[in-house]
Amino acid sequence: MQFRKIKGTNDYLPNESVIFRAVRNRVENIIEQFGFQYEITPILEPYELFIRSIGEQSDIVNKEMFVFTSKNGKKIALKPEETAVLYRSLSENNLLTNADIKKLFYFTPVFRYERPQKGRFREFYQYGVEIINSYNAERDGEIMHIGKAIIDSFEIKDVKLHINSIGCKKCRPEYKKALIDFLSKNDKNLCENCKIKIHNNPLRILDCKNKSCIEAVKNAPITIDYLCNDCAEHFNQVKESLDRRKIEYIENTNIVRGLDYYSSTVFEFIEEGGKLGSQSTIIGGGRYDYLSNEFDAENIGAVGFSGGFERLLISIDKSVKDRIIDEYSIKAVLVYFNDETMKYASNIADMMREANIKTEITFEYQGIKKQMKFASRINARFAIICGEEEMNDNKVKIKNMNTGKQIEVERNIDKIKEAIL
RNA sequence: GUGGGUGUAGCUCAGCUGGUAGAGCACUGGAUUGUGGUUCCAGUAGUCGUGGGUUCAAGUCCCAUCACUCACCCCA
Repeated sequence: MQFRKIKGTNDYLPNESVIFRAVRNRVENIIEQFGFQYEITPILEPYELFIRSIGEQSDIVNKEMFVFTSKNGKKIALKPEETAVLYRSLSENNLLTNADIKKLFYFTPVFRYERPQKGRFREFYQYGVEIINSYNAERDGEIMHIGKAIIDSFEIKDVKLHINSIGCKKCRPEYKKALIDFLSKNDKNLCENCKIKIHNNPLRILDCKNKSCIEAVKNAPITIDYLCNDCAEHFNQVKESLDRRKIEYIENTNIVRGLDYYSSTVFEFIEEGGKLGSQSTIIGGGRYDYLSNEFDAENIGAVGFSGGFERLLISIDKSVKDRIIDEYSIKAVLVYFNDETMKYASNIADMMREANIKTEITFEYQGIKKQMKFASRINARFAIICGEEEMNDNKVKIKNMNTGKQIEVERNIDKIKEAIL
């Protein structure tokens, strides 16, 4: 055991990768139902991209990025998130325009240098959706609808949707001023960290988990009171959209986002059953109507979310997992008696594979007993027994491994199919 | 970056105030030479994370170090 995996990375061994793929496929299917298209981008991106988009003050840029210098002296980062990368890609291909509404989704590894703990890794997977070129509040609702659909699909209980609006270019400065004013006057109970943030990132103080900070911020001015008419109207429409979609939500004025590019609507799906330890946000998102400006484009309204895939996996009950991996498991194992019947069985195995049935046959185990044991060990639903009697009659015996019942059918793919469905 | 916890068989762990290592599961074989998952019997399995120290004697005590893990912080 000379080599170990890099801290904060994960191996998904065969028994774990099954659930990984099953959940991923289902998530992507749900997103595609809403009309989104998949985009694939590189893992390596220019370092400066993230400074521009995420913000210099953010921890992601400050201390969490994996950065290295390439042979030509350029600084390269392993991407810490995807939205900025999608924008880079659209901009580079002259697609960051108001010509058309773009609905994009992704599933990608991202990298952040943090101390790992439950639900937090250095290399982890994010899935996400983006609707670009729309200010319509229905799109905010649609985005949250997808999040809700994913969570419901996996029957994850105790997840609450928290929403807030943090205002636009017009109203946020005023709110910020009021907040800084308040915090400066009431800074004695703030933690050291928050004291520093008063001037460079005051909004983040609102979601500090430190008890004395929570207390200190209790009477702070709230964003909604400072929203301009447009923002207030938009926020109302978002809530209407959610109501119409029958999606429950909690208005939580302390929801702010850690990345600079957010504006107006922000939201988080929070797991409150304690499954995720202290990493309770399962999906986070909002609007980023000004992000396009960082790419020298005009304002292009956009809304989206991203979800931590590992957190989703952790949140799903084992019973649900067992159910959804069922279709990925091997259906049948061919069992034979000797060299002659092995050829007969092998032939049938190929027939079944052509018919899209996941089938396995061993060539290493002598004797029916061991082959049956193998079938049992890999949780095959059926054992298909090909002995000499069966071969001579051009038949097979099909044993249901759960009930133990056994039936004999003709060696015919339709008959076999019928017997195991 | 800062704290706490844990490193003993492939896995989950037990091992009291120091006296040179155990259980369950898994695995292999057998009871059962055309039938697995139950049961019974037997077997394989460990430089006790690594290095040093104290001691007649260290899995156990001390120091260092590495790894894992949880929490702070941050976020998905």
